Amino acid sequence: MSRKTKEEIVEEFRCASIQDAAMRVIARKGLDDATIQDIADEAGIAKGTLYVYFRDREELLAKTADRAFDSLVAELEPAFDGDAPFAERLGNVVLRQLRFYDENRALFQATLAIPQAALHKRRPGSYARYAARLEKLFADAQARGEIRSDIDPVTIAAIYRDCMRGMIIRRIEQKQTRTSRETDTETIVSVLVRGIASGEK
Amino acid sequence: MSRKTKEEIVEEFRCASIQDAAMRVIARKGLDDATIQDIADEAGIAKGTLYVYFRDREELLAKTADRAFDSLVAELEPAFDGDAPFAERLGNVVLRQLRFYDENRALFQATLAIPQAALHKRRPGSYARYAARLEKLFADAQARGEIRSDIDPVTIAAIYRDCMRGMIIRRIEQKQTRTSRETDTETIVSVLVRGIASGEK
DNA sequence: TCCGCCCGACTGACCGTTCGGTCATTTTGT
DNA sequence: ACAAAATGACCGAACGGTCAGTCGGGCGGA
Repeated sequence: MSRKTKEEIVEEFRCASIQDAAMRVIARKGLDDATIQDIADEAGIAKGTLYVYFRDREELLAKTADRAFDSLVAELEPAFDGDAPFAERLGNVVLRQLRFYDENRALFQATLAIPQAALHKRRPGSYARYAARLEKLFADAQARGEIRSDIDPVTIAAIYRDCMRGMIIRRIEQKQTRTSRETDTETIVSVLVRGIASGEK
Repeated sequence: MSRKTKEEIVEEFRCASIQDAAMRVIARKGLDDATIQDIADEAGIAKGTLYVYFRDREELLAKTADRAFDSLVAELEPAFDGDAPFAERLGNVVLRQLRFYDENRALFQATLAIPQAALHKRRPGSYARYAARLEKLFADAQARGEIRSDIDPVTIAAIYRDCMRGMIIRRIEQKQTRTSRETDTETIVSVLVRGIASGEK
C-alpha cells in the first residue's frame, strides 16, 4: 500500500509540476506559441519525460485547462450561495473572479484564450462546471423573483461570461493604469442589473 | 495617366482577390491553420505571386483584417445616426451586425478570432475606427440624456463589443438550432438598456 | 556490510513533416 | 524581342513526437 501510494504521489506531483509550468508558459507566450520544449524547460525536465506523463500536446493542454478552471470554480464557490440579495452575491462572484485573475495572470491564457468551441467539445470538462455554476446562480435568482424570468438563465450566464472575459482582458492589457477591482466590479454589476438606461426615466 | 491608373487598378484588384481568398480560408480553417499555400490556392495564384503584393504573412493578415472591419463599419454606418430613440438606434446596429456575420461567416474569424491585443497595437487600424464609432454612439446618447452618464462611453462600448462577440460566436456554433436575429437582438438590447433586474421592483 | 547487477525513470539527439519565404526560370502582354 | 509578371521547386527553421542510450537507487547474493 505505502509503496503504490508513493508512486502515485510522485506521478501526481510530476503531472502538477508540468501543468503549472504549462500555465506559466502559456501566460507568457500565448497558447499557440507554447511549445513542448518551452514547457519542458520551464518544468526543468527533458522533453521526452513529458511524454511519460501526457500522451501528446493536446492532452497536456486539455488537462492544464481543466486544472485552471477547477481552481477558478473553487475560488468562486463561496460566493455563490447565501441569502444575501442577488446583486450582492453577483458582486462577490465578480470581485472574486477579478481578484483570481489579478493574482494568477498565468491562469488567464490557460482559460480565456482557449476557443470556446474547443472547450464545449470536451465532455465533462471543468469549463462546463464553471458555466453550469453560473447558470444555477441566475436560475436561483429567477426562482426568487430577483431578476427577470423572460430570458433563459443559460443566455444570461453566457452574457455574464462575455462581459467578464472582456473586462479581464482589458485589465490585463492596462496593467499600469488599471481601475480598481471594486470599481470594475461595480460597473459590471450595475450594468448587468440596471442596464445603461438613464435613471431619470 | 491611363497607364499608371491601369496598373494601380490591376494591383488593387489582385490585392482584393487575395484578401477575399484569405477571408474564406480563415473562415474555413481558422486563423492559425490558414497557410500561405491555402490562401494562394484559394485565390488561384502561385504562392510566390502572393509575395509580390504582400511583404509577408503578417502584412497580409493585418490588411485582410482591416478590410473585414471596414466592411463591417460600412454596414453599420446607416444605423448610427438619426433622431430615433436610443434603444431603436442600438437595435438597428445590433441587427445589422448580426446580419453581417450571418451573411458573411467568412468575415467572422477574420475579425473576431484575432486577439484584441494584436488589434490594439496596429496604429490607425480599422478596428480602432469600429471601436470609436461605437463610443460616439454611446457618448451622443449620454449627451441627449438617454443613457446613464456615470459610466465612460469607452467602457460601455467595450461591454457592447464583448456581448456582441459572444453572441456572434454562439450563433455561429449553433448554426442549426439558432435563435432568430430579431430575438437575439431583443435580448442584447433589453439586457443592455434595462439590465436583468426584475421589472416588478 | 558491501558489491555488482538490474530495472525503469529520465534524457536529448534525431526524425519526419510542415510552413513561411526566396529566386531562377517560364510565361505573358505589348 | 524584351521587360514585367507569375510560377513552383527549393531552402532553412521550427515543431511534435520517438527511441536508443544513460544513470542512479534498490535488491539480492556473497
